[in-house]
Amino acid sequence: MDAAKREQLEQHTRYEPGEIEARVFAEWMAGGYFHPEATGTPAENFSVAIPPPNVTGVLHMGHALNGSMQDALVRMNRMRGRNTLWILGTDHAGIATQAVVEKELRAEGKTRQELGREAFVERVWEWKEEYGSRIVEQYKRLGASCDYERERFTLDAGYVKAVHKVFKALYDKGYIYRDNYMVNWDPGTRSAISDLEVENREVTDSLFSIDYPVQGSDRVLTVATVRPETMLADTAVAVNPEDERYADLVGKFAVLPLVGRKLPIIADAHVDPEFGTGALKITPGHDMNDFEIGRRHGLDEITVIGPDGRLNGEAGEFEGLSVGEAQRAIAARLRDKGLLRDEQPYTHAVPFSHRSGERIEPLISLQWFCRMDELAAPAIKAVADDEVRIQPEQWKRVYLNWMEEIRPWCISRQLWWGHQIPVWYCGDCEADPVVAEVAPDPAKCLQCGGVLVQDEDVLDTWFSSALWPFATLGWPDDTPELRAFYPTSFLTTAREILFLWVARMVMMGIEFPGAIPFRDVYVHSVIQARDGRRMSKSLGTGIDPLEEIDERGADALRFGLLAMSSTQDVRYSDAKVEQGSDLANKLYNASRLILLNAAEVAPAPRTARLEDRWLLSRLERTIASVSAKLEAFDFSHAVQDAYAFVYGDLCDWYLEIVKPRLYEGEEDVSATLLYALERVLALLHPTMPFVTEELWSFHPARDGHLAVHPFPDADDSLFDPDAEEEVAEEIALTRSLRTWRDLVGVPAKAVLPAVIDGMAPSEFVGRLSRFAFDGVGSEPVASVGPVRVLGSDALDAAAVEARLGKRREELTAEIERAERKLGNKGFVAKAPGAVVEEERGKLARYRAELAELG
RNA sequence: GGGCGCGUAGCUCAGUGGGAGAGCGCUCGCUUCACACGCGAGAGGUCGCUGGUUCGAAACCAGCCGUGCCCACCA
Repeated sequence: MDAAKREQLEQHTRYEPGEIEARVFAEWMAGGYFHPEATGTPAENFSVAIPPPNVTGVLHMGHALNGSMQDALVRMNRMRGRNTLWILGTDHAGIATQAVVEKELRAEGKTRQELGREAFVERVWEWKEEYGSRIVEQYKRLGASCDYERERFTLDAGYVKAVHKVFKALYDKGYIYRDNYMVNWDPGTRSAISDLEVENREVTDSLFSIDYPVQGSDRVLTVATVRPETMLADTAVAVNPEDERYADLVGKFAVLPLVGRKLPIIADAHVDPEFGTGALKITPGHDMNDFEIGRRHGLDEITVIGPDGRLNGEAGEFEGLSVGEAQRAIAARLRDKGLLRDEQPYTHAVPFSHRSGERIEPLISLQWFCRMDELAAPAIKAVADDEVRIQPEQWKRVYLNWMEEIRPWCISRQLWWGHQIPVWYCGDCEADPVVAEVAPDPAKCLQCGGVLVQDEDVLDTWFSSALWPFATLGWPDDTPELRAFYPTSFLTTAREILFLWVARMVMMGIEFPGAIPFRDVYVHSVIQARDGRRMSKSLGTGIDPLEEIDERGADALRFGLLAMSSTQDVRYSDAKVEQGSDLANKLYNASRLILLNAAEVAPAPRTARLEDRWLLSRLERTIASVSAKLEAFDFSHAVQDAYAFVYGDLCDWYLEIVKPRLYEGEEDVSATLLYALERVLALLHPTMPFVTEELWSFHPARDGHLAVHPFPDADDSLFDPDAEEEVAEEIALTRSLRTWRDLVGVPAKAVLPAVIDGMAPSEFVGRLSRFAFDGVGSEPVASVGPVRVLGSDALDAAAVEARLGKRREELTAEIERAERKLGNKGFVAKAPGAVVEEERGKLARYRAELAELG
């Protein structure tokens, strides 16, 4: 260490992350450590594809947690010498991004329609170029060791190529098709959305009972509905085929009130005879169930609600009303005519758009769909056979259940921003559409020579996201990256995108590159707000990771998030982040003590002394446990084990024990401490990269950045159970002595005279407990384990006596407990021998101590 | 309607059959020459309730109460 560095360490008594993080990150980038060559095989290499954040996004706690987990494993594997790639990029996020730019336009008093599609898309690209890299910069603040030179975007040129190839291939196989079908229509975005973008909410509506007269009879059929406004599009009334009440009416007709249309009375098993009157109005144009019943019975499909959520020309006098207005108007009209038999409050689940928050309007429209059964089959097998391992285990079943019931995926969206569907139609004739990977040139119809026009819709954003692990590596081209890094090693993710994204990547990975996209999927917990509510921008409950980094440092946030993570959801804990910053500071100060005082020796484990063997054994066990837990995605216990070692074994005990040796510049302890420090810094680097890298820069053995320094492998030749046991006993004795003197109220600095029976403990026991075992003093006045405390001025006789009485009570209670247990015949007969022996040993010790106390 | 979780110290959470743990908070004592973002010590839990299995249950089983999430086309 040169003089300047030494002075720096001497002068700063606290770790200041703010001054260090940017500089250290720049050094990593300059070193090019995050940008691997595309060499080697996927089996040798280690690679991860980051879940691509939305370009519109800013870093939130979910990203920070997920990033901390990924970076821990990525860094550990890079340090282990594997060729490691962590690829990052952003998602074009169709609806979200389009909405942001539209909002900007509105502020300027313009609309996208005024601009026209081409200019609008241009405008979105401009927005993306200007703001789209914010979140990438924010990942750097976190310390994420991504390959920032291989950044991708789900709408870049190479990605478009991949999407078109996949679309055409699935179309050619017959999986992708176009159909007039009922979809979840979102009047807010005026687009179809997929089942997964719908969320059901509990809503209290009115349940109306309406009389439908039966033609040529004085009977009426009373139907129950929460949506009387859709009756204008009714095309039948259905009853259950087993329902004897209505058996004679099947085949006859009901007359639709207000409209007068004749509705066939049909029988369908879907109808529940127990619900309401057992008669169901059928509206194939506006209800998912009715749509299917309609198709089964060949009913007409009438549409009275338009894409804007208002009634259309088919609604006659009600045209132009919103559905809510129409409902009130129609209910009033029925009431006037005496056909509204009943109206009751009714609570049920109603679909809403996850995107716009508006109520979904089921509509029949012409959309592109992808059949999923064939794609799902091998993706089910891959997970069922643990080729892709989902952890925690419970999510495997959730995945399998969903996949087994998978339904066609509506992949078209009525937006402008996204992958425009690569299908071209002739405007002049009925020729089959052209589906192609690149735009037809010339854009002429082969049949009639007319102009070909591309489908106006774009693909669901998740269609492109599904290709992420391989499209980012250059697929469909046979690139060095693809050969070196696909399949990737693992994926960590929030459970909310298990179906939306993870399942689809597995399907597409198997179908296209022909291999599962990752071996392990780790589903992490959700970090909730401090009060247990969901963290959300709209609720104002979000906590900004960047503010936390500013305040306490990236290492502190990373440690805190990993420590609070769990298999169950947890509330954000400031205390855990503080624990992280405390640990960073502790490491810093322990390093100062070691580096400023150690003799100039090469780091090496020296085992001549008991306490050194103890420390080394504890160190290697910690390395073993922390590594094993990181590999098992058990981040929380991994970092807390590391914390316990640094705070407890290393700082509270070992450093205090060896201070005299260290100040003397003794070589064994210097070599051992330098060795331990090197290994601790490396061990913690994957989770706390900044502080460890900074401290490593002061270490005499430094030969380059810690980011590419070997990760420690536990050296089991240094495991020493005897030393661990012996020192553990001495530590326990030290603690009993400290406790005793505290409870007896001895002045903190007083050194108490004592003698010790039957053992010669290490020097530190007396020093750290402030006892002098030289036998100089008066008669023994108390016993603490093997120690006889001698009378002295520092002792208060009454307090000593009180403590003695308290201890007798404790021992008596313990003896009673042990005797009761050993007196239980069942226990002695059936419990394992070792357990019984242990209990006998305790009893003997307690009795001996009590006898000693008198 | 199905499925999956959770209920342990004042708070946030660990702990899957052998005497209840951590961090924070609290109390007491320390300006001990790495760190007051520190050091030492302490107080504080009928482990939601009721039954069961077991020599032994916070843990396993059943029921109940409370709470959260996911899936679902009974109007």
